Amino acid sequence: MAEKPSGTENKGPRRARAPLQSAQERNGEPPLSLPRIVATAVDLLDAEGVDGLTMRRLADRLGAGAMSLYWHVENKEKVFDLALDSALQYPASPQVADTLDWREDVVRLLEDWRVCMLRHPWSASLLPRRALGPNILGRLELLSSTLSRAGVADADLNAAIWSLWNYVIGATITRANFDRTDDDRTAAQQRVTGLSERYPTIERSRLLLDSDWDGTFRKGLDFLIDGIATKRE
Amino acid sequence: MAEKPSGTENKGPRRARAPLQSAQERNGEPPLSLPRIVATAVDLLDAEGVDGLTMRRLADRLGAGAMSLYWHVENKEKVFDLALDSALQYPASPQVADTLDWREDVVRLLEDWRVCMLRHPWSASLLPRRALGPNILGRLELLSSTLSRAGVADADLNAAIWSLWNYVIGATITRANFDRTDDDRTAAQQRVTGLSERYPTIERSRLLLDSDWDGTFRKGLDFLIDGIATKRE
DNA sequence: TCATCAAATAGTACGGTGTACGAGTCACCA
DNA sequence: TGGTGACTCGTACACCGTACTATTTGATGA
Repeated sequence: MAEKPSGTENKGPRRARAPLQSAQERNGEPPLSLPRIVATAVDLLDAEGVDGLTMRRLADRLGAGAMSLYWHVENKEKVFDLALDSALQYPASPQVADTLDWREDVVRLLEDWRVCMLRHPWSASLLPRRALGPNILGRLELLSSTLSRAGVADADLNAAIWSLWNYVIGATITRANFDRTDDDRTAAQQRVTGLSERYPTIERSRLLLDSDWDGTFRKGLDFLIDGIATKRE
Repeated sequence: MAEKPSGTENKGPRRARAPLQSAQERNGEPPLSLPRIVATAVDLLDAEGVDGLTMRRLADRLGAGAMSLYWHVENKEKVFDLALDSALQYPASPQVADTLDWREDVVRLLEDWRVCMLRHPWSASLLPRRALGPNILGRLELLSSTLSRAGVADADLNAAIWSLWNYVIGATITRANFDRTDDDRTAAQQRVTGLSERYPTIERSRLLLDSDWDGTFRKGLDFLIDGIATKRE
């Protein structure tokens, strides 16, 4: 009985690759492999959203049969885990934060994180309910060490980390899911306006019309960092 | 052709109710109605989670055929919308916040919000991607007016509201979805420990072992409110 | 060269899903 | 009495994840 490579590092098919190096583009079908599956899953998720990822469609894109995926992957769940962590890879160097200004470091760290998740709008909602992969842990580690070096008291460190995490997650999920177009926003705000005088403050501040997501994100982040800054020792 | 009552207020079945007032408990089947559907959906979601809500199961619980639901409700999506807003009702008076201390008001407001969502752990993840119902808007309005009365500058008001929203949403989603049991947490932290020295800070701070969710939530909220407080005029 | 064998691929099938469609049932009114 | 419109529901369809089984394939040892 063949043994699944699940749990261990997948060593890939042992089939003889065409000696012509990497460019066997349209040479029949390139073989199924975990990296290829994950990359294709990310593409599919980007293109079709969370509901668009089905094992059959994924297999189709890979030119394979649906059940073949299960040789490389335990579950559909596992595909989500792997795609998520893959989408959250650092684009470049993992050692970004090392300026003199720790505030600026934290901001850059989290803005990059957010941008990265917004590039894959399905990722933010998935993140809190999936296992923490190495890339996600890496970002958390970087955040932790930056705060620690900045002098955040040990007693406050975890609270600071989690609060920043919570903020970024919440902001990004909200951003990625809320009504995207101007029309949607106007409609929402008009619903509030029309629905009577039950929401005067929301109406006055035009809360639902606010479209400066980036600026609002930055402002809120500043609030939070300001609060954390007062707790340094 | 019969016309669906969708979009308008559902006035309920016009069938003659049994004259004996409200107690027709086990009198055959009580009629399907929007409120009953929504209430049952909340129950089902509480009991079985997001994936547990199925039109067929929901109908079963109501003693009805699956397709009968569609007379009262457009979609399964609509069921989610209604269940969500229903779950976020205020338990008691909608006018809670009116103490002298605005910070305390905001904390009470958001802690109540969080507790309410945690009572229905499916609700937090759903909230950002569904339409804002009246109860949700009510909570937002209360938050807005409290902050406004506290003297938060108009230029900062929306950012303050959204940052608090983001924080609560993020914290609650994380709390509701992360590994629940002590064992899970220890396993996660041990994965970090064992996985090498790539995550020294996380390991040292025992970030993933932290189980004081309530305290951490409150601390982070204090950070944020501290930051907002400095922006008052 | 060929038999062997595990790695890898794929087809079929099963029980589940949301819901379109059309056929009922029943209270009411002309 | 016959219709009308509110409401219920059985059937059917396309799609889902995946268990099970059969098949192909390439490397290896004889």
